[in-house]
Amino acid sequence: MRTTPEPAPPDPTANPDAVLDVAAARLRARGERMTRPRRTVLSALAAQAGHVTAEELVDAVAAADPRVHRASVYRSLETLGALGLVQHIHVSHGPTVYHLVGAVGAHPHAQCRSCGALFDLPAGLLDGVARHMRAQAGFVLDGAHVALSGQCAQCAPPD
Amino acid sequence: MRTTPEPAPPDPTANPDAVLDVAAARLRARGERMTRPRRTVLSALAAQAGHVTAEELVDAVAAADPRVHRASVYRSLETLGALGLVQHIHVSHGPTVYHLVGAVGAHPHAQCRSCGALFDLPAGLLDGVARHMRAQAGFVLDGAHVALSGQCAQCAPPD
DNA sequence: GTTGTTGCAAATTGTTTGCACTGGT
DNA sequence: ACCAGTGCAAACAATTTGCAACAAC
Repeated sequence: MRTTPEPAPPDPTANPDAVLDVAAARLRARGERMTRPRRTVLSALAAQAGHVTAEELVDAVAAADPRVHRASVYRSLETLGALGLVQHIHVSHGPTVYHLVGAVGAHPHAQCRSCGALFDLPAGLLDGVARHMRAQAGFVLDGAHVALSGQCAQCAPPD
Repeated sequence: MRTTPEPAPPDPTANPDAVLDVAAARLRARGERMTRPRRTVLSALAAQAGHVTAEELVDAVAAADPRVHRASVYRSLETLGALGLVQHIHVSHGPTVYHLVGAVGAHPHAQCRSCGALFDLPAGLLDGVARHMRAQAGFVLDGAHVALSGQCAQCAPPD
């Protein structure tokens, strides 16, 4: 994913401060506000660089600022998701995981049902399937929203 | 999957009674028992022919036999899943849905994030992806365990 | 008569909501 | 000052668990 058409979204993950600036701008553009919970959640996400559950985030945020309530973390994640800054993935069992949408952009994931490990998959992996579904049924696939399930190399029984 | 070593799995969905027989046999083969809850759950699943949530099943089962407790429905579903008679699919939001593994066999699903409708997908749809993942990362994909997410033809914005 | 299973109630886990108050802009 | 957004507590939804009583085999 190198060809982004927008006015150089300054890779939010590169610099923690950049994320905040971008977020503030997008929020204000919608008449919404940059608040302490939202700031803290973004910082926590930037710090953890990876896939984090809401509850892990609640803890991280509480450590950074005890005044921020758990409900606000959930609400912030929703708002930031609507802004396109944060993405969430549903994994088979376990809770939803969140991550910043950075330079990498959206991509599919796979989770091992045995050890629970979450893997990043190449961005285009489901393109063929998506094309097929659209052509056959008019269904527009969002390959980044659920984690595929299976068993990783370590856990899979030797063939 | 045509080469099952077992004695001709008699298409469990064809005849409601057949499911019970198959289940009883498999259970006893493992030293487990055919009990009222398990029988009732299987009948309810056979009756509903389609995708059912655990809670819908709890209701259906309660209607058929009020003595069967909600917890037993969950436990039965787990047991029957281990026997390979019942399968469950995780959908993005909403609860897990269950269905009998019948003549159709396992196949992937897709859920519309707008209207919530669940679609059956052709069984081989993810074969290419599965092959790729196995070759590249040794990951063994189970394409039937999670519902892909996106928007159906009715809900997708006109291109 | 074993012992795998159940029914029950209560605990857990993950997330959402109503509402009075606070704090960005 | 206005109103989006928060903190709080409480509700909620889906599922799980400990344990004594029960019922398949």
